[in-house]
Amino acid sequence: MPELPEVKTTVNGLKKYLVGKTIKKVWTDWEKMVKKPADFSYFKSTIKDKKIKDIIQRGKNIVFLLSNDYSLLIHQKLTGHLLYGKWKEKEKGNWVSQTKGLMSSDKMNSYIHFIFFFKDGHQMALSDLRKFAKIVLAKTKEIKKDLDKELGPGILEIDFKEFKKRLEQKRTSIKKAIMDQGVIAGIGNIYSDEALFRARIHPLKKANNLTEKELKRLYNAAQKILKQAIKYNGTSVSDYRTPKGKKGEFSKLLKVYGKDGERCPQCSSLIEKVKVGSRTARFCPKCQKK
DNA sequence: ACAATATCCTGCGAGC
DNA sequence: TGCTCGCAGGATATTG
Repeated sequence: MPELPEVKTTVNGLKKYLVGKTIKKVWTDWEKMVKKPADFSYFKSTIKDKKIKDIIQRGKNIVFLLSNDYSLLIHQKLTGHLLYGKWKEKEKGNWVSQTKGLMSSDKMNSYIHFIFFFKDGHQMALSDLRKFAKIVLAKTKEIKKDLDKELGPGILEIDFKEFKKRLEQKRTSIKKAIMDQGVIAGIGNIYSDEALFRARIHPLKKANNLTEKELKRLYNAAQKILKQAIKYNGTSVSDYRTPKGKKGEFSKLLKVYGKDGERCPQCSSLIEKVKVGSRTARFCPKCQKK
């Protein structure tokens, strides 16, 4: 999954196709993705005949606003992605795409674990190799309340002042702090590495030890990179696809993420990796000093 | 407030 | 060739 640029690409795509459509039924071979309501048959009956009024992005979450004050929340986690098209069940649980452009040969089709069927015959599929994706159906008010409680403001919605205020009080590493969705929403492992590289900040530097100048560089780098990545339809390391099944093109512009052992484009030093909490950070030891 | 660890899953590439 | 190990765009719960 998708971090903010991938989620945004997904939401923008889906909006074009799905707003106004009415859900007829759902299919799944992995009910566990639905965290709420606990009873899956209640989920099915509640979602039936609901119309999609709008689709919004909040951090890395996708929220489908439905009729009757209900909302459907989908978080794609690591390998989930939403596709729009039509599929046919060839054998049990084996869905083959009938849509031009959405190649039936794409192996992501074999990881479809959820399909929403609409009254007009179109479908939205959730492909998710690792089955970590989360689906929640609840009253819109409740969903919004929960999101507001869990998430900080979106990285593209805050000014430098707010950015600084939120980070300068964090005593953890800067990488962890900007990836913490409760501090700022939207940044994950790829874009934190890329933003820190462009701002020339070591991932393990304590957030509250950054100078005003460093914070400013980081803010600017994050804004720039994320906007650029949205234009490129996100990054496809392996799994991510746009709703039409295309790969994100920002992969070409990555400078450090996944590049350990390669040369820094700035100074030719070898890119290194280091553990930051449970994640791996890639950085240039010469350009990004602690 | 923060760190460390396990957990939810499957596939892939490295190294032996 | 085939095995085992570690790792992968995320987040949460638990324990210290």
